[in-house]
Amino acid sequence: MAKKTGEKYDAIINAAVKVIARHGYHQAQVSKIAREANVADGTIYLYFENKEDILISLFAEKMGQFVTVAEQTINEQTTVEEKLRTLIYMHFYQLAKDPDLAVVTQLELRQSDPALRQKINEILKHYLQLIDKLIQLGVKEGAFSPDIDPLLARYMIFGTLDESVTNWLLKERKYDLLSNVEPILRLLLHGLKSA
Amino acid sequence: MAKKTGEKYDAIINAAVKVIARHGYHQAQVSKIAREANVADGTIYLYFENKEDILISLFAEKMGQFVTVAEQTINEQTTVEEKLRTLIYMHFYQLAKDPDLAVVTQLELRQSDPALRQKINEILKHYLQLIDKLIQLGVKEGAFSPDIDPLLARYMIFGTLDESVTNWLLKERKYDLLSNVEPILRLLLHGLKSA
Amino acid sequence: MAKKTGEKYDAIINAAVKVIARHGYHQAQVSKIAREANVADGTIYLYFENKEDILISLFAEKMGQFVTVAEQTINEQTTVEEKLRTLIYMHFYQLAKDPDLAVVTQLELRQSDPALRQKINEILKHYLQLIDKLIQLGVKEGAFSPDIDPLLARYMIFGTLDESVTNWLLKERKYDLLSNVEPILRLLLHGLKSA
Amino acid sequence: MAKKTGEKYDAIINAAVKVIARHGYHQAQVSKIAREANVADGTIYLYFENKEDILISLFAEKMGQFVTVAEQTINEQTTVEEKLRTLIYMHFYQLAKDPDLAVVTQLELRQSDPALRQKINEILKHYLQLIDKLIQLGVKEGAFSPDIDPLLARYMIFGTLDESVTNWLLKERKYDLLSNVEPILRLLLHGLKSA
DNA sequence: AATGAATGAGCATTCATTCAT
DNA sequence: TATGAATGAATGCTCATTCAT
Repeated sequence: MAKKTGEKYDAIINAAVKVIARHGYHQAQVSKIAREANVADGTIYLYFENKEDILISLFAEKMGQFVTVAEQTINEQTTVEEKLRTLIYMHFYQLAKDPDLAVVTQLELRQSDPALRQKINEILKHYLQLIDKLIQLGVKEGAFSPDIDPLLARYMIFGTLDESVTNWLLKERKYDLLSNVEPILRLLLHGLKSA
Repeated sequence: MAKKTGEKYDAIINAAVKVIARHGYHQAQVSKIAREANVADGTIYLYFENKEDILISLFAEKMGQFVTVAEQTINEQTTVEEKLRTLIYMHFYQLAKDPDLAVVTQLELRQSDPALRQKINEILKHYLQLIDKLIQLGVKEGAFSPDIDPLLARYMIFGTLDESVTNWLLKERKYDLLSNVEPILRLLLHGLKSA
Repeated sequence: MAKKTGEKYDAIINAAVKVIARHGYHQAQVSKIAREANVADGTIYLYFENKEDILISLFAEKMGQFVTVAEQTINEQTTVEEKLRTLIYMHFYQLAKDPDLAVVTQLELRQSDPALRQKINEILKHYLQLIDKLIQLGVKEGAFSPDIDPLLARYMIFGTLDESVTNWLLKERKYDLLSNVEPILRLLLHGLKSA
Repeated sequence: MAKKTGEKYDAIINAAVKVIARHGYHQAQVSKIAREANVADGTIYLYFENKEDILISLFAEKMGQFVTVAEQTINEQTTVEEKLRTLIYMHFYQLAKDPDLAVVTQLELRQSDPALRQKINEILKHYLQLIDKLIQLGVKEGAFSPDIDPLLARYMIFGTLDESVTNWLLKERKYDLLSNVEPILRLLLHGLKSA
């Protein structure tokens, strides 16, 4: 029923990002999003099933683009190390270049209902699979230790990146997130231990 | 005004944990918590300023115990490696032994308002400082590389543990979280790289 | 402004009957009627002033046919008793042969606004006048008692028929409505009293 | 959950009757009823599950009283004819003495959803059974013809009374409804036929 | 100290109608 | 004639907090 394309579809999603980033998840009323998108309240429902659908679509669209671009760029790299560097870089770059989106996906959307969280996790899976493939390749090619548990390795990579971005946001983006790419790459590759 | 001690104070906090774990953050009404604690709705407000205060107090009480016990046990260890192992163990152990609390702090409380999140972060700081001290010691004693950025190292440690616990919960605690202590210790110490 | 004739005019009215019978008065949106009639929403407003006008026109058209046919058939009868039998028969027959229309006029349209009810009553008046003329004739010819109050007699006739049809519909048309013609004729003529 | 007794329970029901009678079914918002009852909107929901529950309770309470009083008074009569006279009288009297209630039950509540109609019909059943028992008795005692179909007889009695009250209301109560008791009794007993 | 009845602000969604094409 | 995308007003219900008892 809801026509999920078109100029206004995009306008509404971008308005939602803006409103949520500016006013917070719990103050992002449909009417506020509509006003920001320069459409009537009712127009929202020509493009989205309901409010939750706006948020899911928002996440799906943005995360979809994210994963697509990240995957392409990673595939262009030859060595596993280079691929991991690219993953970290893309992860940080995509969020650093759109701070509103960063706030929305990293902080605000995490306040949502379990039902919405569930759907967001479904979308996030594609990104996690990207990491899983990278780990698999690293082990296969001998770049990563065969002893590592691939799932735990993924927890470490994603957990580290996620925690880094969250803290960067909580510290109000006072430093350049991208400057962390190399040190975090080293940490993930070599761990804490001194040589 | 609010008398933050007494039998009923504890009863209300424990009731809150139970209710939130069972019904979720957004279905944890004050009246439900009061009923679970066997007190009248109004009585809640003799012990807590408002609903947010219940949640903050809950987190403060439980996290306070957590940090105290963790710190003590870590201090009993001699080597840095042993201390890190203990940190991971305590982190996992404390949440594994009280699944209701784990669900509340790890999943449900993260749906709360930014204002509450802020205060929770304040409380969390004590735990993060525990990690920071450990890293500092590791570098000082030569166990950890002098090149690591201490803050990023903390992001890695906390992010990895946090992501591990969250996934364990989302997978409905189908495996033994404690079996992950050693592999995660190895990951954090040596990273992904093959020897 | 509204052009109240033409192929589409009829199509929209018949679509309205179908949609209301199938989905109920409160679920009979203009867009649903338009879809059923294979026209665009906006086209409706080329033939009808507004939604209420569809319903009034529906009732007027169908009731108009009803009264015309009933009047003709009654006029063909010679005795007053035969005329009353025919009235009952036509009333039941017309509704029994078109169950959708029966549901719409007998049940669904009664949920409408007082404003609409008022206009429906105006249309219904032609039918009630038919009954009134019958009573008048009966009294004049000596078939009916000169003591009866003509208005109350009409209430009895119409009320009995109406209640009969409504109950037949509420009992999901599980019996033959026409089998009630004779017993109801006897009731109306002789009342409850034993001979 | 809803506490269906008490001073405010009655106040809300009476306020609902007043508001619906004055403004019509579709303009009887919960907030309007609350204001009329001198309680807060939220208080409504301490006594009723939801808006529909107000209307059902209204009908149940008033109809319950109606049936109880009618039944008692009818039982005090000895002959069947006297009982029928009493039924008609009580039916008219109860509605004539409370015109607001008459408008609500006779006109406004009939605009309600099928779901609500259904529940109203359940309540109405008790009244219809009262009529059924009267007919049964009449036939058994020989006062009514053994040839009448008891169900159709009920349709006639109720249909006639209902149609009479409705028309009296639509004619804005310009005449005394009770003056119709005797003529309608005669109609129901002897029918239209001249002696 | 404890109670619990009462309060009232706040918001997603539907759908009849319009009008530019 | 015909279309259908866009409009925007209107409302039932929840629940944290208070305060008279």
